[in-house]
Amino acid sequence: MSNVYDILKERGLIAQVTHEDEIRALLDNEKVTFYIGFDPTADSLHVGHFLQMIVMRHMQMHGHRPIALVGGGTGHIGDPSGRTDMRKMMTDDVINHNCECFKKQLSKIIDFSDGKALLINNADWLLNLNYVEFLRDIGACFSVNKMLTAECFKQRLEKGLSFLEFNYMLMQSYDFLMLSRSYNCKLELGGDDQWSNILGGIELCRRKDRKQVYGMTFTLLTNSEGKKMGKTQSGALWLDPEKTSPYDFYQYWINVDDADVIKCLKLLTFLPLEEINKMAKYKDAEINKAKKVLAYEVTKLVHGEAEADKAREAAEAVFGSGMNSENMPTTEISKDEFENKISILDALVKMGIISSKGEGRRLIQQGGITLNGNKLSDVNYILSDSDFDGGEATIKKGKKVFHRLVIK
RNA sequence: GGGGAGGUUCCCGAGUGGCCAAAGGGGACAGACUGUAAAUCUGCUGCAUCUUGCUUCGGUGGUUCGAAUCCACCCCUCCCCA
Repeated sequence: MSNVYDILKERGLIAQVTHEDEIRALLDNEKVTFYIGFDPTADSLHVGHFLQMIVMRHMQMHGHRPIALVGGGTGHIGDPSGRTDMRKMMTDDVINHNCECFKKQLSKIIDFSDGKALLINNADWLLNLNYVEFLRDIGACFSVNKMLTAECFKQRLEKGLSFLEFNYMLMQSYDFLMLSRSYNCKLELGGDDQWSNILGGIELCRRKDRKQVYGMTFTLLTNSEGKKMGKTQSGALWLDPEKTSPYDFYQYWINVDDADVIKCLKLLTFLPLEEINKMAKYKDAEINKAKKVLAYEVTKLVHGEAEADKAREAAEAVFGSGMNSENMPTTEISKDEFENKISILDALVKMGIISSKGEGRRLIQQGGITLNGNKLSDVNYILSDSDFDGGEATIKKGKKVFHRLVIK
């Protein structure tokens, strides 16, 4: 079997490494325990994290042992990297809840059975630290001068950086030291924005324990314009089906820019490179084929095969020929509501595809709402029996957002 | 601790008593064109019972017929000095 390092590199996942040759050799010669940290900033992981999870799986498939470190402790501080403002402080309850949610999602991609991977919370050691001891023991190893030159602090120095956040690097470095001591963890991975934090940990392990450990960062998921991917109108693209439905998730990937399809296939799927390279030759409208593959594969990884099939069927039914699909996002309205003369605006709000009635009015006025294939022009339209063929109606917002309305 | 500059809508940023739901730009959304792409052009962008009403310019009070705009106190940010 070939070296994981080469595979990761070939697929364009690797951004920076601390010691290229050593890491490559290490991964070749032994089962390496490595870790990636996830800070509990929300109650679901999103695509940015997904990329990290893909890497963990690649590594695991080659016999290495991942540690997923959830930041029950660091979450209390907040990582200033890549931020222009301070993160909101979170309460213990929220942090713990978020950690729980992460566990479930992580275990979909990574196999935690039989100790093949570990899930650890850094609250275990961070929350009971003694301030003075920590300063003497760990703080002494860091040079403020050096820290200030780190890229991740630079933009914050213009805007203001609190001492609290300044300490984040020490916390994360301490994590690595702890994992190195307790689990013989030799490698820390992370997004490219984590580079200086990772270097901090490596330096700390060397100074405290004279142990050589390594670091490696991965490409951030950005589009061809250099902007972060995974943003939708309703915020991030979440992995939790309650927060982003599998259908919307699928659609997101169908709608990526042409220029980004191949990159995403390499980064986010496990398809063999030969297959991806074939798709790279596609031209013009043919590129849509590659997008379908991308959307299906990624949805399958995150939501499972059954959901991916459903999402694909729904999309093809809707954008292919007919309008009907059982798997289209659906909202039910009760008979009572219907008989009370529900207006199109109320229905749109109920379906959650508009955020206010004002927006709905605008859309209708601009011809952005279609009911069963006919453009609506009447803002005050009341839904009637004739709109429901077999108890259901299809509503389209813009060109791409389809929704089914069913009377129950 | 002292001095200075600030906090405006999703973001940047104009507005310094009524003509302000608040210029301009970005982003987002929609229309045309397309391939469920990009680029381009157009529209639109606080909420609602939508020719009218209500809420919004860091917070709380006050002055005024009327406040984003004036006053007081408070909170926060940046810069300079200690």
